[in-house]
Amino acid sequence: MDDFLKTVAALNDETRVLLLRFFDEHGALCVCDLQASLGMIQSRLSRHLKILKEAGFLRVERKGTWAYYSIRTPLDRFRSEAIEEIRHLDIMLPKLQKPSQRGECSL
Amino acid sequence: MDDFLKTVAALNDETRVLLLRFFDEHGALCVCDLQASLGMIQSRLSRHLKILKEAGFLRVERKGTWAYYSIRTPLDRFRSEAIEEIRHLDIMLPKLQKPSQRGECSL
DNA sequence: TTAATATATCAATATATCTTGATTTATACT
DNA sequence: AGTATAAATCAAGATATATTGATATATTAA
Repeated sequence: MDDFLKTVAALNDETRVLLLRFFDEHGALCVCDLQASLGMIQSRLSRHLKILKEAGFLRVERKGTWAYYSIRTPLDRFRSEAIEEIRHLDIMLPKLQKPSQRGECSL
Repeated sequence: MDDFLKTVAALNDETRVLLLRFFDEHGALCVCDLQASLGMIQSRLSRHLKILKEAGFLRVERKGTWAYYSIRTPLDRFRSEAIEEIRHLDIMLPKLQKPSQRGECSL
């Protein structure tokens, strides 16, 4: 029950649904690129990324000071269905920005 | 997005997960039988049943003063997967009681 | 119409969650 | 060591959600 509720709780937030959709669309991204793309402050993103990670949706790979988050694979059935459902939602996706690739990543 | 968040929000509560599991197991039940079976007060049940209904999981059929709730059919894919997931959770289900069938349904 | 019963809604309180800005931690570079 | 950058955590305030007891609504029966 706890695992299920944690999974569902992670989905129960507009910001996190947008994040999942954004990862589904663009693959691995660092926090700094998410800030630039989504126009959200770092502490907010960090919080939501942690919740998604601990709910089993995301994984992290560290490269230097950067933390690259991406959708975990393989996902179990229910989480996959959730991602699939989110993929078909009518969401306005902001344009992807990758300042990290140009050394322009300042908070 | 709104419909998805409403669906997910409905799943994000231990009481409502238990209710879905109980309906999945026993079919249509009136509020009064739920009170007796689950040991919850009426206003609490009424609130959660409303949330589950408005999230598309339940339907209601009135018979006199009784309101019989049951899992809606057909369910769309994501909601079906949610029910399926809940079906496999390790939940201690209280014993079913049907005082309504014996005229013993007093609050 | 009146009373009785089942359910729905309301008001108040308690608990949880989200957002922001400040601080801390971790890594890389000189 | 000292500095700089990316990310994580913390503290405070704001918003949302759950619980309870009281009240309102709706249907049935006398």
